[in-house]
Amino acid sequence: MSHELPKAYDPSAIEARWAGYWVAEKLFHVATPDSPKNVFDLLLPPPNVTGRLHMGHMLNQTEMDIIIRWHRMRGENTLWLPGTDHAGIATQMMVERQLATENKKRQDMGREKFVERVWEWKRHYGGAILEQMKRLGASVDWGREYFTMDENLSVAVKEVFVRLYEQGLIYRGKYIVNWCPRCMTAISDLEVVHEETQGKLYEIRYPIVGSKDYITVATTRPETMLGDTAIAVNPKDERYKNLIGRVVRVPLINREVAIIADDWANPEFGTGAVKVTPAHDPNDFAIGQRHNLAQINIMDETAKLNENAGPYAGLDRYAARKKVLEDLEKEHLLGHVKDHMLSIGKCDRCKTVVEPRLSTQWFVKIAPLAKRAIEVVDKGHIKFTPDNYKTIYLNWMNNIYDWCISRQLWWGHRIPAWHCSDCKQDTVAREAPTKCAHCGSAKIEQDTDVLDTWFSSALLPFTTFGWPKQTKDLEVFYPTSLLITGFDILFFWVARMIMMGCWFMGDEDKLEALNGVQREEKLKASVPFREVYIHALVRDADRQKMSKTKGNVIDPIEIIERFGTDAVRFTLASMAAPGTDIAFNEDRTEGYRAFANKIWNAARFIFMNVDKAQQSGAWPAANFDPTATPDAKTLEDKWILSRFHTVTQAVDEALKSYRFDEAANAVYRFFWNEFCDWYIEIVKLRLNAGESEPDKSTTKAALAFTLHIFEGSLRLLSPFMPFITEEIWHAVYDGKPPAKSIALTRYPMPNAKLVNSATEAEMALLQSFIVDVRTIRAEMKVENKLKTPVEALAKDGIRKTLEQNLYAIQKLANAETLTFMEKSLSNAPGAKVSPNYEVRVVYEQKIDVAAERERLTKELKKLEAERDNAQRQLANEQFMAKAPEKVKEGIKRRADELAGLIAKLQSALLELNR
RNA sequence: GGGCGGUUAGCUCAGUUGGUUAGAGCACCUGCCUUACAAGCAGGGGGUCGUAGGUUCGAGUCCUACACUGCCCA
Repeated sequence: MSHELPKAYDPSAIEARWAGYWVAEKLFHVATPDSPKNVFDLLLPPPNVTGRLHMGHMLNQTEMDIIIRWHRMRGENTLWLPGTDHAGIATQMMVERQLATENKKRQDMGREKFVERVWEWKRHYGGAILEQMKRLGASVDWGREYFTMDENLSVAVKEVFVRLYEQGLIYRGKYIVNWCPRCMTAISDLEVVHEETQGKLYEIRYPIVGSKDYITVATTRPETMLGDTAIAVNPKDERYKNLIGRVVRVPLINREVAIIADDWANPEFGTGAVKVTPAHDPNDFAIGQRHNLAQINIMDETAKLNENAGPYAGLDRYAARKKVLEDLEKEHLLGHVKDHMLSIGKCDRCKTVVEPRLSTQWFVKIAPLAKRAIEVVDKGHIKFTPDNYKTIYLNWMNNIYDWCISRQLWWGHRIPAWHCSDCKQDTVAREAPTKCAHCGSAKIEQDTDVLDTWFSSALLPFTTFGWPKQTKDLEVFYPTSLLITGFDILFFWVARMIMMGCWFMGDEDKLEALNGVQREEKLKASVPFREVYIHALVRDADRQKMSKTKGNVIDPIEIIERFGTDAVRFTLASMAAPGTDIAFNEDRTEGYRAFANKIWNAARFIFMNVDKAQQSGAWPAANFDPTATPDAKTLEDKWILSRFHTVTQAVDEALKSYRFDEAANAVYRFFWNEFCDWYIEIVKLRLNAGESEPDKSTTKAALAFTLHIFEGSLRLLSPFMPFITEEIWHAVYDGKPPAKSIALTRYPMPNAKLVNSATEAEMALLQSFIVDVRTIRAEMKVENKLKTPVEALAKDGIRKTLEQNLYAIQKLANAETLTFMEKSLSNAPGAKVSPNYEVRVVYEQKIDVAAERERLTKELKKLEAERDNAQRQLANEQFMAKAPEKVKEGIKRRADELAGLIAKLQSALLELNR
């Protein structure tokens, strides 16, 4: 990379090149270190193989990459482990859809062929999202990439299943589960999304056998009455007390069922009497268990009614509802029908209304796992940021139900259980058995179900490092340092990793046998990650959730192509305040593209001067090391050095607490508003001095200093904007960089010794003096090119600063001369007073008296209000008695200042009005 | 129904343990092509911090209630 940079910054010209270089050079590959000391590692939440990069990924990965690059540059052994998830349902749906275009169905192909087809699909398309990731500059270790269905990970999944089964923590049974009639599989509670929907509440009369009376029940799903096996009333409900034990006839199918007493029936809701359908409602299922009721399943796996529904068999559930209502109407058994808001459960994947269904499934007995997962978070062994997620997590974990882990799919980890058709028992084993472990029969067949995808992803923090083998990787990389993820998978993934990690890396069921100290240490080391940082959602500019149906989805790749990856990364980082959603606004990105351009042009300016100095012999500098701090001689040198270290410190602190926004803003303001706007502008004069100066030392010193700060700024910026900083950093070294990448250099470390508040205050004074002159000139409408004489009144110390930096005032404030006066200037036209000095621009043009009066009056009013406030406080005895000395002194000093300023302004106004 | 947030400039958001004059970006107005950058430079206007109480010498910040609003869980 030479010093020749094109005039305007063009991200598309550099980003692809560096992204390719980082991957090809294996720059972010980490060999397994000898010890876990000084290791920082992070698991990429594996995207689905079917996935396409969206803004959520980009936010997630930008944050991870910033943290990872920062740690790497701090000299730690830094591993960011990438991989993809096989995503059971999603992938199977994708391939089924592909088959549909060929008029094929998976059922026609058979399981084996279908699975082979999915693998083929995965080989073709499964890497797309990782390719997109590469454009983001994600500095992952591609050499360690995994897929959740890899052989070694599958072995680990089996191992976990078998152990949990042996420990009695996995069981199989017939229960009510959430069933998706479209996916034709059971799904877990978490995969059901509840939606408020306007529905109806129907009252149905059930004739009481042996009487002319009816009992009226209320229901939102009348078709399920075909499976009713009881009517329940609350035992305390006086209205129904004498009916308990009576028998009613279920209309339409004429089944006789009993009226039972159960607390579940809520006297306040509907009629107070409820129908009980144990095979089609989880609460009714529980009632059924308590009262030993029959379970009549009236639907098949597609939610069509089956033979148990008599004349309704074959109808879809909604057609059946319509028909049932019509028939009830005919028999005059339908009572009031009213609107009713209800919460409907839908399949997270395909949005089909979920049907509670009685079926045989595998479950994880969750309580023992949850107990430990609660303990580690309670004790702070895992730290949440923002910390309110700790409450949310614990709340959920304390109210957790058993986890249904079996799925009636073909794509996924097949359950390692074999059913015996002779003794009906299950054999659960690591390797396929040849005979039943219970009766020895050879008539065994493997369970056809696969495991919930989240079951295998819950294990990743240890399985990716080689578990169940005791590998070196496992020893040094587990627990991982940090997890960065979105709140949407807090329960799906984060919570389950904690449960599984703490169990399997914490001696499983043997932990409690350890003594107190040992147990505590083991527990502490069992966590899958020490910290969790949870980020919010990326929304559109109007704060709307992005969705395909709304058509407001922002495609990161498209936005990257328009503004460059660095600008988009910086946008996300600068808006990533913990706990709040990000309303992604393109205007911001445009602004950060401008920032990148600013960096680019600063580089061009500096390189131009380096080249010029080389030609004039002022800059031999063959072995110049910009990372070595040169001596600061001038105010601006000392100041920018102090600011650099202040900002470095601020960035360090911000990143430690995941304040990506603060870190990004601090470095942005430093580079643009301080380094470019002030330092470079002032130093320009010194850079040009070489021509007239025999030994050219001024130019050399200025250049050395400028390069030092600039190079440091590039390193400071590089985790946020890896591409442009890489490009320019190589150019700084004129193609002979000391490392293969800026990412492999050290991050700037704050040096408190170089921070000097006196210098910063002195510079602030100089800046305010220059700004005042500019303001007066603007107000007096002095033409830009015209240099004007400036007069000032100031005390010795301040006068000295102004005198010593005369060249800056002349250049930056367009001052022709600076003359120090002995008398107050406040009554003269074009003057401005401040606590530290008075300044006046000498300009002969007629002043706009009205405008000037308005300005002075406004200023005066503001100061008077402030003075009144200060005086009120100083007159307040309570305040004087209780406020800290520091605050009181501050107000007193300010009151004095104000008095002086007000007097001067009043006098100036008088003068103006004369 | 249970839980967790949010409400600060036209917009999007900062504001650390309560302390002197509440900040940024974008947008807006004015003037500048000052040879690094018009994707730029300089200057400027704009906020009674959701409402009502309370604690305090002092509240954007702490407490209570209310209003509006977002999300999670059932």
